[in-house]
Amino acid sequence: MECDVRCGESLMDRVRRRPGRPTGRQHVVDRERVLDAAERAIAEYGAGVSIEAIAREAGVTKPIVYARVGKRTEVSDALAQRLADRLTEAAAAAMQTCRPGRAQLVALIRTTLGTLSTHRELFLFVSGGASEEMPQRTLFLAGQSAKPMADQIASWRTKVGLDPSVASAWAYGVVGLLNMVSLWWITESDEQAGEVAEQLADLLWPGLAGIPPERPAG
Amino acid sequence: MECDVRCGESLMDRVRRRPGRPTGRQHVVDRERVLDAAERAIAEYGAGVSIEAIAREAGVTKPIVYARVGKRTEVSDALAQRLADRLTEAAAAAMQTCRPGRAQLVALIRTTLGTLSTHRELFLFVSGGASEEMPQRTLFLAGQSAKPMADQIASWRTKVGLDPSVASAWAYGVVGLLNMVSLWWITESDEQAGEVAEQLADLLWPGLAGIPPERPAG
DNA sequence: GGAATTATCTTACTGGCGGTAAGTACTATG
DNA sequence: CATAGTACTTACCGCCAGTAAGATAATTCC
Repeated sequence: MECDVRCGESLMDRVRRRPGRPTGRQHVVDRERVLDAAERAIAEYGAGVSIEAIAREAGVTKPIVYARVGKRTEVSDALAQRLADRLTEAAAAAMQTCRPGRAQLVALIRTTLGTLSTHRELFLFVSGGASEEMPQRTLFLAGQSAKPMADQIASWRTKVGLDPSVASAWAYGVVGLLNMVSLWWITESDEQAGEVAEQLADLLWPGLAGIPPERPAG
Repeated sequence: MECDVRCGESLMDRVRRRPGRPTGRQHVVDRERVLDAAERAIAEYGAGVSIEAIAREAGVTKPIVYARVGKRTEVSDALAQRLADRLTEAAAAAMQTCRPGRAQLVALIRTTLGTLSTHRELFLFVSGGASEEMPQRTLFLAGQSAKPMADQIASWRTKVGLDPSVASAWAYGVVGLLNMVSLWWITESDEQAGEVAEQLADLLWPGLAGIPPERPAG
């Protein structure tokens, strides 16, 4: 547990150092381990898990969770960041195996479905939590995925001579679509992930690919 | 403390009241009035409002809320139903003013944006609430909007000779897209609702309209 | 070695809220 | 008038987020 003990004794520390127990590096459980434990506890007890259960899972007591991570919303934010990172990483890896185009979109959707269904309760823990600042938190999480996507959409549309100002709305829309479809698919649907991904690609790809819309005025 | 003077009865507080039915006239507070009060309280205090605050707003006490409506999740479900009804009603009315086709989609999106921004806190109250049955509840709300939409999509695609099995995934996807875009637009965007609606129609309409997808195998 | 000092962790508490039980007044029926 | 049933209240329980205060460990100074 006690990670590398005897913090890096530098010589100048010996020279002039305030008395007392040295700070840092002796935590029995560091921030990352608390968050790991939080994920395990959420997987076991569901999204309504108590902070105390998280602390028990980590092998420590409640105040440690508050010291390492913060209050419940901060735990949720930290886990949201982790989940967003995992999503983008998995999506990028999956898309790299495809030729550009519709196949990449299918890979993105299927990977998202898979990742979120793997981390079902974590997803729900992060999405839940009713409080005043809920909108900010949800948008923060969504933005983690949406902002890179928006950049990609904008640059591509610029390249092919289409209006890039749709990028933000499209990106947030796609993220929301993926969220809701994941929830539905995890909970109710018995179709294969691949089939759902194909269906959604049928919905999104024509628009994303830039089929010229029959818009009355520019 | 008697913030509520609706029944002017004074003089009854000779001493500390003991529990029991109050003297004087009853004022009837039925289920609908409790829900009305819940909406007002949510608008005032935000999504994290307490049941007691809802009861105060209704001019009654907590057990009445439980007797008329039920526990917190049931209040949330009832309000979700109301919100979903309002959404479908407003959308249907708006779409009726347009010719079928893309214009109807734009009307649907713009109306949804407007309705959800009007009932912002209610939307958040309904969406929030971390508990075990969160997925069921969110899906219930989403399904209220998604199921009719799915029927419409399925019947239309059948009519034009396309595969109707995409309907559920598409409907939940569109609902999720609208949710997330509404949140983003309400919170961060300074564009006009009409412009965002046009942008999203550019994304969705080609697919919805049935542009034949370049799919490898059936 | 022992006192002083600082870091770290635990026990124990507070406050608030969801939910319920017990108690009291009003009303219908004999 | 008596009795039963209903409609409301106050008062409480249990749980949990978040915190304060006390105990223990690691190190320096004497």
